[in-house]
Amino acid sequence: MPSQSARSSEVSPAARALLTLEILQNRPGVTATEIARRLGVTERATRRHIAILREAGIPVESTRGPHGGYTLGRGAALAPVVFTETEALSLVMAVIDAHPGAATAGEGEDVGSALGKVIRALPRAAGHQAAALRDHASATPDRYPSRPDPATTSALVAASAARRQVRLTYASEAGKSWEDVVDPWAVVVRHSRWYLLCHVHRVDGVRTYRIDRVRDVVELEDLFEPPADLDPVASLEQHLGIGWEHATRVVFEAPPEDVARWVHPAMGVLGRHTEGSVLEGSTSNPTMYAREWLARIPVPFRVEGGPELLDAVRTAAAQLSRAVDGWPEGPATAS
Amino acid sequence: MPSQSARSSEVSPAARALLTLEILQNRPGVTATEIARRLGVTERATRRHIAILREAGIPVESTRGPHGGYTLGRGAALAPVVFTETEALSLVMAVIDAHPGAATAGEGEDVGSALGKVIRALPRAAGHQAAALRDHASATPDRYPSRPDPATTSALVAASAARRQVRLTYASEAGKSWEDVVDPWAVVVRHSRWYLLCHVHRVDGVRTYRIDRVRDVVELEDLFEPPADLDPVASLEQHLGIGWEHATRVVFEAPPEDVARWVHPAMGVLGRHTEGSVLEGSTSNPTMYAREWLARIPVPFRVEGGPELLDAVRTAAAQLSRAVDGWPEGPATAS
DNA sequence: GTGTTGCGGACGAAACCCTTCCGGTATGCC
DNA sequence: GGCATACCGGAAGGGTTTCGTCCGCAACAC
Repeated sequence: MPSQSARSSEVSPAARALLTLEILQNRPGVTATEIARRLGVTERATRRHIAILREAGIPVESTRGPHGGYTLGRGAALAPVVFTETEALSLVMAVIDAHPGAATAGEGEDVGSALGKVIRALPRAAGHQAAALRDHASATPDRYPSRPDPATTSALVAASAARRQVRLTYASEAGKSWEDVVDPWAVVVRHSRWYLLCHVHRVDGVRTYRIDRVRDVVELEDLFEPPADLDPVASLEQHLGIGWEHATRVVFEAPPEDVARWVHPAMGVLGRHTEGSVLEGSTSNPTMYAREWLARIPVPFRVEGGPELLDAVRTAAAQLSRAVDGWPEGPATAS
Repeated sequence: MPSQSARSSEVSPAARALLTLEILQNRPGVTATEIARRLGVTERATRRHIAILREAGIPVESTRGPHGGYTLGRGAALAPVVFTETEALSLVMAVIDAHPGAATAGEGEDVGSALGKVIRALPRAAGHQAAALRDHASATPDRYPSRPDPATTSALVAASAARRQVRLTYASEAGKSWEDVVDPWAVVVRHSRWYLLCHVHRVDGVRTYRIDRVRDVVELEDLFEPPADLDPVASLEQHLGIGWEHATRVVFEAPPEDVARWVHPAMGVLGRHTEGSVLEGSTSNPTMYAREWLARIPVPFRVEGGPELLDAVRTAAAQLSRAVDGWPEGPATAS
């Protein structure tokens, strides 16, 4: 009973061969180990699944050695492109989630018309459900002003995958714009914002550029080599909180493990400390830093700096104190 | 392909589901008995194979009665569906936005497999771009624990569109659950949360239920009439903050126009007051209400109740005071 | 109503599938 | 040439899946 198979554990063994096929369709060149990991079985078992597929007449090609893997041969159009009902509904829901305007604005915009096309291609029953979902699920007005241009995003992703340097034009919040030659390490999406994690040649340092502020992208001939142990997500989190005007330093009376879940990644880097943990970062908006991020944290802490953050916390504390001092009864009668 | 009547030739059982699929593709409308004969198994076993196919996400449709049989889901006519390149990219981006897991977790889940199917149906060039986008856009771990069940959502949308009352089982945050008969006025999605705006018969009032907490939906015979001038979005905002355990009341020293932008809609209803404005609502989690919502607001205010919220604000104020004044000092009761 | 066809529960026994070992081959990089 | 990657296949053992059989039920068409 090795509870190793924490993944999609609840599928009947016989369905695994089907799922293997689907993975093969989605990611040509995948290795047996990878398939096994996704399905939560052994690599050996996966090879048996491949054998089963071949036995059933499906042309699975394999190449050995490094960069090898499995591929489907010729037009193995087995599982037709058809959505399950839940797939269709999930898709529509996800799109509405991310792009509330898509439902109502409908045609005229890319996402809306794409959604329409998908729904139209759906089988009768599912199509009706999906259409009802789109038409009857009201959405609050769109609050993301930052949806990047698909073409720009795509260009950056392509360059990143090809490890080609790019020259990009960037427009800052303040309105001024400039050009930079960068190594596009990765595109990362985080809380509905799209970032380019890159090495900027001009300053010889890592920066996170918001893709919606990128005005133009030119792919260059020169290649680059990304750091070997790059973890895009972690790296983004790490660089989001640095490079701003006001440094910050906060000491918590609890180990990092307990504090981490309360700390917004853009607050800075959380490390161990004799008293518990220490958070060092920077911000351009101490008030927001104090009220929106620090105040949330139910772990006792001490603000060590900088001066601007101390002021902001002091102000917030005073305001909250006054908010309850005005109440005629004292704490004694509480609860 | 080997579509010869393969008798009960020795194929491994797991491959039988594949062969069933193949037969289904070649002969739409085939009966279970016929499939069973071709594969040399029982008709019962064939029905089990069909179940396996469905489990693996392949939409097998069935019609009962004479001339009945099994068919692969229609809608395979995705051929005429041609996405513009920007449409395709926008769609992929929107899905990743809403559902970061879709890219990596992929196959096991509905959104992921649906996305894969869309990409597969794309023309070569666009398909590559879209796949690159999916595979190379890292996403931060998913922070929404609240993605509702598509089937539940769909059922509610359907009932809402048909103006049929529903009986639903709701599980509160605390863990207890109950049943309610409601008029489902509308499904509204707001900041990636899905809500059901409805009239609850038991309390004869309007409530907003989080759909991810709805455990079960039964559509009833009875019809209902929604209010003529229903504005689902506005109505949701208005009702988000009412109906919870702990009442809250806060007075601000500024007119509602200035306060509104800082007030999270779920905090309650903001009204005019002699001193400025008053916010009345309720919450099930005073600590969160105080730290996450109240503390953000840079307008001076006074908390008038209830006791639980007062306690929570007091605790937060004390913690912030200690954070800048040092540990040893007691709660800043009177300065 | 009657017949056809799909749907699904129960149950016991046989068969199959998965895991864990093993060694082998092929390929590409240093 | 050594080393790492990756596919390939055999064998053994234990668990559990799958199969067949039998049953009643639900749609649908004539």
